[in-house]
Amino acid sequence: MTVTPADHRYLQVARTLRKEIVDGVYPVGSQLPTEQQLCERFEVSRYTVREALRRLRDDNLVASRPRAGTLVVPRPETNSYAQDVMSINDLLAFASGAQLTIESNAMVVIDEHLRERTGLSVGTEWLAVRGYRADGTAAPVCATEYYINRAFAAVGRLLQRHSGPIFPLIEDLFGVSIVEVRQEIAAVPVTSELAEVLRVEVGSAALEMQRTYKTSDGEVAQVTVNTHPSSRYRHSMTMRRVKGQAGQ
Amino acid sequence: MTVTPADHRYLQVARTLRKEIVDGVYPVGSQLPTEQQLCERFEVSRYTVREALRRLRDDNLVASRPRAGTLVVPRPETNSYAQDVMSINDLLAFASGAQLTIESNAMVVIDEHLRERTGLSVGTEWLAVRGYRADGTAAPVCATEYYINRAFAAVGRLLQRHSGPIFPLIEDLFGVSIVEVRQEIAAVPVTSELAEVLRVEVGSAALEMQRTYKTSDGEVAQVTVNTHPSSRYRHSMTMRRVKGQAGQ
DNA sequence: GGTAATTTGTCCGTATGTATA
DNA sequence: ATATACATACGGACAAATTAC
Repeated sequence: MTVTPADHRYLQVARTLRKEIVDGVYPVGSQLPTEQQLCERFEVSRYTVREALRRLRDDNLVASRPRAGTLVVPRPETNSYAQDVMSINDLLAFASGAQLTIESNAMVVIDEHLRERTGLSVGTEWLAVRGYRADGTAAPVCATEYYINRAFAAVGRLLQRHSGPIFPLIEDLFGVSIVEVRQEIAAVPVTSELAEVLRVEVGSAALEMQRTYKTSDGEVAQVTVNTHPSSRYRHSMTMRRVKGQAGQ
Repeated sequence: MTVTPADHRYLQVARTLRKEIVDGVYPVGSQLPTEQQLCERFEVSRYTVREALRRLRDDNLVASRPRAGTLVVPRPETNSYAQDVMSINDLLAFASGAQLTIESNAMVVIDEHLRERTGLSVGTEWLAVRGYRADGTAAPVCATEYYINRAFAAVGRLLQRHSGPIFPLIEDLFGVSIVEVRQEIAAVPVTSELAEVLRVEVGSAALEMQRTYKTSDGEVAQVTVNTHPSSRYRHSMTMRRVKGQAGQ
């Protein structure tokens, strides 16, 4: 079936007016016809016209004031896309189902190779937890590496039993608050060590996701590196622009 | 009788229902009385009840579905990890520098292969623009495919001269508003066609980013597929938790 | 699995309130 | 103060979607 919701009179009216506004029939600052006139022109009731205008107002195309009419407002600056909302749960969704199996758990000192992989400073000491996440009997969903600030290293003992994201654990245990998450995603060829764990061919494509969690002090609490075989994972997320925020 | 000016009936109804919801009279998951019942209880018309419910829906307190009634929805997240803000510019940052070179530009009908690649419905018609982005004389940064809703296909002629993201162009030209962006990222082996364009080996790892842009009508305005050779790209973004947004 | 009933969604016409040029 | 245009409000009707039988 045609997915076009072109039915509904008020959507048709809204679409027509929208087009006329951008075509310059009603330039910025000008006044749209009155609701009564729009009723006559489109041969619809005032309810329908108002419902159409409501859409245009929701999109910040026009503004209405009693007696002054409905005015075409200038489009907010192109760079004001600043307020968009996404759920951090999207970011973490993958972690919910699969269970973490820990293969090693030890303090490490960052060398040049690990600096490249984590962005942490050479010579600093971190709790490294390495393992994989699997979903039942199938091959692992991803290989996982945690690098945890030594100040919070006590969480290491809780990881075996824990499923899901780690940073709420740190927040609860130490009373700190994670205020910033930086994520980097890259496509990489699978190294020989990981190929064995993930049961894929060496050199095949994999998705490497590195996340850095910062506290309100600006300190790095944790760095996570997940490596997903290409065939078993797609990372997805949705952002929604918050409405009624653009003006001003 | 000095009645308070902003004492509109629908606001009174909305206020009352809102209080009852947070007081637990209508717990999460339960169904509100039908609009007819609310009309009787408050002795107002259905218009007034619907206007009140619209406010509650705007606040994400309830959701309405035909026949199912109006349900009290769970708060976004009890633990307040739900409201995080990022800039859509982060999402698009990569596109700013490199210049797009267009190789082809034609209407296409979605077949099974394209459905897999774009998520669009088989049989629908879209403007397909294919090319690559390069930064000076070096090898291309990424291969780019746009699939643009035929309603907005007129932007195709502007693309050659244009650099940067496309969807503001659509917003300006047609007055629609992009309210939702969905992004999927996967690691893929490079196909033979793309290997030639990108000047990398067939089968080497690449980052495939698919983005779907939806308008406030819920219609898909555009789908973009970018393929980045692994060595030339890392996708990064930062999210910051927003302050006092959880309550309500 | 098809049908009926229920509930929201859309649309109409009309009337009155309210803010403002 | 007045007229005007949007804002709120009423009542009735049918359509569409979904649940329940």
